[in-house]
Amino acid sequence: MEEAGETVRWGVQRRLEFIDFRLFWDGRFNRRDLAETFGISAQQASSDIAQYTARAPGNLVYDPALKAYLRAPTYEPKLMHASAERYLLQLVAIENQWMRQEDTWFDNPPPIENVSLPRKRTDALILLHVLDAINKRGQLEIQYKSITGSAEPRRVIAPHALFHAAGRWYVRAWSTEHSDFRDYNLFRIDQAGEIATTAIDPALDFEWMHEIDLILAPNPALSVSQQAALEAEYGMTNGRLVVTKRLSQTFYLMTEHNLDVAPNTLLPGKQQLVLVNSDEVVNARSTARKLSIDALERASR
Amino acid sequence: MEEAGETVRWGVQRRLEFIDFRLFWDGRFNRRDLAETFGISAQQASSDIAQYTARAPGNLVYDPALKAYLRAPTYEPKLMHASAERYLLQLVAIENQWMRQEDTWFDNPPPIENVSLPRKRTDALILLHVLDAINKRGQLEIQYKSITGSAEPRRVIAPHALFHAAGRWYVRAWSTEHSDFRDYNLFRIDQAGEIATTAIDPALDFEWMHEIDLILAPNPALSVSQQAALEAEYGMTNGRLVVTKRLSQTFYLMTEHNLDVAPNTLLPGKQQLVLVNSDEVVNARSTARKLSIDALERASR
DNA sequence: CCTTCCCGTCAAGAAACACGATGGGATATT
DNA sequence: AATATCCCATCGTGTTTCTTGACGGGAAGG
Repeated sequence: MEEAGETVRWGVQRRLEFIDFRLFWDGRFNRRDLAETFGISAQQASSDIAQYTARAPGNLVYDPALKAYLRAPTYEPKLMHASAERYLLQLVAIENQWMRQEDTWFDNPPPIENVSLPRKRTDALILLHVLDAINKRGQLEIQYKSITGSAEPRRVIAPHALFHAAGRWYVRAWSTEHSDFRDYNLFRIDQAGEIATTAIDPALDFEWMHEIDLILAPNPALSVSQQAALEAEYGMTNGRLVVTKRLSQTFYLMTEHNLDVAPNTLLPGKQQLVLVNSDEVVNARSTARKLSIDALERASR
Repeated sequence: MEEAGETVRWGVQRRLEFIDFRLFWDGRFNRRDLAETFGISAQQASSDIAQYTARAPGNLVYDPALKAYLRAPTYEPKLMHASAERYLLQLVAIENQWMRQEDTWFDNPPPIENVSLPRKRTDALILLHVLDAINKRGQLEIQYKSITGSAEPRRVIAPHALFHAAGRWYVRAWSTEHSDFRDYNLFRIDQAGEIATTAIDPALDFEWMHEIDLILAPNPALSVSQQAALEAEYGMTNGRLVVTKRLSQTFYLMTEHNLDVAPNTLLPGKQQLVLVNSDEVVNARSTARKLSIDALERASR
């Protein structure tokens, strides 16, 4: 993206990107917008706009009536990587108050709605402790709200990875109490203590280390056209989508898409995809579990 | 956050935030990191570090052996808003290639996994056309992969809002063909044409404009401790969570959490929440639909 | 021992930026 | 119609920031 010969300072580059951002998404911007978001003088903003115009002559037009620069019909982005996903992601982040609007380049964000249940915010310090433990390969004590109903909330875990499934964040960790590798919901960790050294090797986490191909297909109970729409949405080839996942993660994917429900229990609309090699996946998971237990026994001997 | 007296340029402020970011999440950074990410000289980086140290004396320590600045035990963030959600969001964005790592301040991102099915990327230009139509209150022609199986992919819609549900993005729009307000999956729109004026008033979209309280509770079939964990996760009071949603959006929330499945059909673990006022919600939705059709008839007369 | 790679600082020049002033064009107010 | 206001652009001058170059110290590695 950067011109080899052109050597522009970081701040100037950001301002030119800002112009591109506003032109692309809003179709208009002001000299004042530029000056205020970056805390520069109006004169400097003028000079930046001149520099942008020199680089991308056909991109903007000044409309004296609207007192704003407008996106020209011949506009094409030059200094920005326009990503719809990133744009939408930022909108959600603002909506959920994960980011402040000042941290973004939005003028007035478009009307969006987030249809999900409000979750408790994660304490950054807890996430930090978990990350530190992962990086240092250590273990730490946590207060955990278990769903299995253990009365004692204190656990000592040695985490080795984070993962994101169905809108929730989990920590993959060795559990000292259970002598086993388990998943911990990040939002259920209330406190995290200091980090100590651990002797557990993450390579022993068979269900994590081993991967398997999930073969997915549109639910045959759906109409032909519905199946075709799903094939397009997920980019299937020959009506099949193959995704490679870690064994321990297959559970979440199956839960999220109701792949673990017997056929004809739910309406086809609620079970849009089916798992072709369901038996293979379930078997592999239980086999890996047995192997893991055996290996851990050998390691502890 | 900004000191009233201190007047620091925008670029300098970003660099000080960068130091705070790295100290908080990584616990370490280099003069080189600073110089390279912002394209400044080593001398300038030194001066920035000195300025940061002057502002937050107890935050960092230089370790000559590691050749890096480390987070001091007395560290506390001064120039950054540490948000776990934002941090995790950026990680997902990098993982999904929605952002480039150069656009963030990560050194080496921690090992994370994203357990979801790959979706087709949205074309930024299509989103742009939809946004333009919303802003200008106009209508546009789209190519749509319908799941209901219409052979003709061309539609003329007048969108008035975007929303996000269960990992997908939808456009709420008036459909000229159906003379009705409908939801369009953003990822199924293949092409978007020019924008023309429309005569439809979004206020006639009753199912969108009217909101209703959904009363949610943990599935009573779950154990007491499991119910307690859910109450904590969703921040319930007296075992109830009340969320206000637009009528047309209740469908997605009910689908996502299997609230629209009859009791005892699924295992309790797959139906963690139940909708207490399910009848009310379903009735309200169909009533609003009738009202909307009547109102549209009156408006077109 | 020498090399390399960190770090820090001093000095001089270039670039970026702010401030003050001047002027043009469009819209609203009187 | 005249005035005020709010956009914009540009020129000149002074200040701040940043770069370039030079010099020196400390730790690790061949």
